[in-house]
Amino acid sequence: MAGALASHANAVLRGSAPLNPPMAALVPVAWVHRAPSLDPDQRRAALTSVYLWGTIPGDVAQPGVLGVSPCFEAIMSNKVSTKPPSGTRDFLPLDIARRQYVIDVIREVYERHGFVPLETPAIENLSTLLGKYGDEGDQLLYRLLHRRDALKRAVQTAATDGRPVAEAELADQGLRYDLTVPLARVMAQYGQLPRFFRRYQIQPVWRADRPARGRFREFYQCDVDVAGTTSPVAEVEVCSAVAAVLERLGFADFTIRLNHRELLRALIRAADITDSLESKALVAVDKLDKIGRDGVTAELVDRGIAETSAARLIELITPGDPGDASPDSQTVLAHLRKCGLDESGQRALAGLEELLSLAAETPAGSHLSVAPELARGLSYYTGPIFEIAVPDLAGSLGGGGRYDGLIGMFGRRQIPAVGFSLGLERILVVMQERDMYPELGVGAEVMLCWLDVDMGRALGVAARLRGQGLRVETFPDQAKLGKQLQYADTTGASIAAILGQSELDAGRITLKHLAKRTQESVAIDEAAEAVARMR
RNA sequence: GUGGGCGUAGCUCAGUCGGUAGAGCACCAGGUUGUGGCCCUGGUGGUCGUGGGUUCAAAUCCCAUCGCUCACCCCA
Repeated sequence: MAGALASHANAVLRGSAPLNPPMAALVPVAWVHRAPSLDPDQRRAALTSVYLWGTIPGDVAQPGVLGVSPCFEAIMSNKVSTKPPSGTRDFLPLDIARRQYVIDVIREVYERHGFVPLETPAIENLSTLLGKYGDEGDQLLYRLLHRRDALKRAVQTAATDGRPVAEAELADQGLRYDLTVPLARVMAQYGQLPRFFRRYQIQPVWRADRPARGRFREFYQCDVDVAGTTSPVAEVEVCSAVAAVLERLGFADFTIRLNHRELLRALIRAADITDSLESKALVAVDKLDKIGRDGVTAELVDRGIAETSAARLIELITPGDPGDASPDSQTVLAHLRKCGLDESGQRALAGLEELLSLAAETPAGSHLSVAPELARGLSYYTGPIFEIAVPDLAGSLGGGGRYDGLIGMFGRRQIPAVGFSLGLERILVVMQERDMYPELGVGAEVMLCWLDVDMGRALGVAARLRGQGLRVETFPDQAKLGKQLQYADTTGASIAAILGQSELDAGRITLKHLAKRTQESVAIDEAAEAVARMR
């Protein structure tokens, strides 16, 4: 529409098309003024018709006055982008079919593990969200600007004080950043939940991050968490659940990398790195698989860590042989035992050993692998941490860990918890690349093509077919049969049900298999069986 | 936030001494009235991302701006 109008508008302004209302009415006022080909009378006519056009808002210029409503200009100039905002996506029917397939598997496996569903609002109070994800995370929170009076008040208060408005004054709500913090809020809020609360939650989260491959600003997480216990049973069960999901989806080559926050801290202490540099050291160490030992050493030094400490830390987190890229867990554990860790480090190490042995007979067992360099960005983890890796994806398919302090941050009671989060989009990206989807049908199976019958009778037959459990689309127009069949093909319907007067008179319908090009006439009330037979 | 690449039809792209836009696919209509995916003919659809500059003349040259994208950063 806008294109045609703009094209006509151009022709008008060039003088090669007549200036007729109402088309001319859609020529923006500014264009009319600029148009060299218009004489004063034409100009006045154009502006008058702009004025008379019914949908023009009040702020459009009066005749003879230069100015254009912003929305008006936007329509005319095709400036309205129809793409979804950067980092977000529309899910078209086939996309939904794939997502739903994966979500169905996740839900079923989670429920089989005894997890119960939870949904929480997209919007949370900033007081709930801030301070849980570290400084980087806080930066990535989407904030909701105050509305109306609250916004005016904030701006005015600052103006009265003669200072610029601070970010914190402009918003007190934001979009959730993950599903773990909302769960923690729910745990703190509701006392009547089961003592061991196992919940799953599949919902979108939002991060004001720079989008990249497999990385979005709006994406789905599929979380399982166990709250209310420090028992390693909780760790094993969440790992088992995600491992079972991935196996059911057809992944065979994933590893669940396993580490422990306290072990990491102990290693950093053992390398003589001060607490203030701990987080910087973690970020560098986490890149081991990407940039290698030398790369990490360089980065550690770059971040202000003494060369001797950097070298020592590398030694601690990488067992003996530098050529061995992925040593097995027992080798790693044996190496760590010899590192002279302090008491807390020893405890963490023992915890990891216990986890490995407890998980042995679960789906997670064969996939767990100790990775002393694994750090993970979120600051709320306190114990074991996990991350899922597959060979052909730079990022991870999911991650999680124990967060015994998070729920207590809401100031009610301390409740220990552990959780695991699968990243839906990452899974979809890999499944797409590896062509792991089964046949997924979208839309109707039967296209009702009708010819010389009354439209109402056609709709009636469609209803009867649907009553038999068939998925039926009715062709909307009177059209040649060939057109109808051609359209049926494009929708993915496998069978055309052809209804003409002769069929209707006999209470029958002609079913045509579009791919096999075979057809048969059946009683309308027996169509479902016939369709099943033809499939 | 830092650096590189790209913005022409719904999609994939051509258009490279500046001369007011093309192809393929897709879509629509025909090739006579209830049987399609091939073929043939015709058609719809583009302020060449946006704004400014140079020029008689800009998709093409210059500047700015926006958008997309890759790497870094960080993460699911």
